[in-house]
Amino acid sequence: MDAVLDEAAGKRARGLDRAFEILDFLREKRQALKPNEIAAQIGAPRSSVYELVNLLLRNGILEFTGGEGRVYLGRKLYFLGAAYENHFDFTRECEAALERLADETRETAQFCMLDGNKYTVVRMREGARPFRISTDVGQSVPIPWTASGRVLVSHMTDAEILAFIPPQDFQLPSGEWLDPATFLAEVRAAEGDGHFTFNSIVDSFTHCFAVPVMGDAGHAVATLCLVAPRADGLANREQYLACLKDAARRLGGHAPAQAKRA
Amino acid sequence: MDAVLDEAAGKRARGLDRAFEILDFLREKRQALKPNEIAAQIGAPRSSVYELVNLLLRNGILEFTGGEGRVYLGRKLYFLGAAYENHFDFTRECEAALERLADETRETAQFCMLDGNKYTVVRMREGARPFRISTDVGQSVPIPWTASGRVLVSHMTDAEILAFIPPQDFQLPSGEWLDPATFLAEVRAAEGDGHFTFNSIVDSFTHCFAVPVMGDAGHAVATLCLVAPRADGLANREQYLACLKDAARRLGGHAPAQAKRA
DNA sequence: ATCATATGTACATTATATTGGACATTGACG
DNA sequence: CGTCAATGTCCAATATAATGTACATATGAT
Repeated sequence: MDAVLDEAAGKRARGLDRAFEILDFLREKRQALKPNEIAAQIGAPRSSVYELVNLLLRNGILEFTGGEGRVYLGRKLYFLGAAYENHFDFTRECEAALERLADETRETAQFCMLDGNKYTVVRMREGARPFRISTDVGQSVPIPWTASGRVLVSHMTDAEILAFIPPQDFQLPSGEWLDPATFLAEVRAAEGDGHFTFNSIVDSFTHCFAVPVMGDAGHAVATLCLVAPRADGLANREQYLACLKDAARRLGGHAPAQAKRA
Repeated sequence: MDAVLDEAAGKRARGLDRAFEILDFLREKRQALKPNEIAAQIGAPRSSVYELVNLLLRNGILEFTGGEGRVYLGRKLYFLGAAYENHFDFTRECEAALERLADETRETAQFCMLDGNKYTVVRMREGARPFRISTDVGQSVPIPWTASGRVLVSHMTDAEILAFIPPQDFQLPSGEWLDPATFLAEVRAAEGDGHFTFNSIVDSFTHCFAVPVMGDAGHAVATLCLVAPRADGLANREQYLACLKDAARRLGGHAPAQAKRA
């Protein structure tokens, strides 16, 4: 995550940071790995990784699976995640919103959030004519690659945004570099309009729509998106935007559930 | 968790263990707390807790919520938990199994697992006549209090079981102490029968049924349960058990999804 | 047989993380 | 006003965690 190049070289890493680096890495890989492989691939000392993996195994944060001593994310993480989901109870309404969006538009609908300084699809509802969607649920994607990315950072200042997004994330999958100034202009447009749409820069045949879901703090905590074939998206642009904004308004209407007093 | 009384006194705690102790504590409380409150309630040094909380906040493992500097489990945990759920893809089939059980029996059906050395309800489907269920989804409960508890530890030896379950967990909610020998006998009965049923010892009006869901390793990784009014449960005992075993067989039939090779 | 690679374990060293305690701030309450 | 409790910050001391290195074993290629 924030460890692409860890600070300066030569420093010792803190156990906790290393541990979550391991967890994030396993999530990204989406498969069980041997401690040795983890160490090699994240560039951490083997002895440290073995130590941490054993600690995490003892805590149920990691589990042996896949044989050969391979480890993957553990049950405890599921329980903790379920507690989060239960507290900020967005899932049920979110599913309903996606369902309705998919019904009304027949397009693929997504609910997206930031994961640290990346963009990620939290939930997705396939449209009527499913095509190969470029990003799967749970994958971390550079913010500048997506329409939602513009919306999700629009509450920050330009300086904050540039400090927040890793510079290398402005390199698009095609290899081209997106000018940060262009990106910032699009962010400001999204802020003003309350939505952002563009022809996807990840693939060459879709048009993407993103609108903010407002949270307590008065800025976007998530987005609702549609991914449509280009012709289709352009033809129905106004209808699609209206559907999205309506759905987002309902989702964001009430505060994301304060802690229920015991 | 394993920190009810931390090893010997006078030792320093490892940051990682302390961190997960904080996470588990927040999950148990199911509400946002101030760092100061956390420190006081888990009996950890305030300076350590502040340090760790800040680290966890920076990683997205904790989040500010509820105002006044209170923190609760963070979005990152949701993402990690979702990755676990996705990998061991039990959710969809689990929901279906509970749905069918509830349809066939009209009773409350649960899917339960161990969380460390406690029992927890992972998913629940309310029955036709909902009554006050004593344990909510996600709450940690002593293993000896539940029918599922007998099933979930039945692959261990007697010695392993006694080492595994915290001694104080043999004290029932009524205050009475359950004789470990009695418990072990019930575990062995459960092992032989492939199920366990009893009048709940948590309340005085339900009868509980538990059957194992078998995993790769050849032992129970979870249970399917029914919670019925006592008269009802006794009257339909055989039918309920048949339903449960059928559902559990389908769930456990195939291995819990090896890692998909990349 | 010999070498190279992948994997896991053991241990001493030292950089540093955990901790206790001092300090500052706030609000409640008499 | 003074006092007490709750809360957050800062810092030095030292127990220890992260690391490098050596070692052990297995596997496969040459």
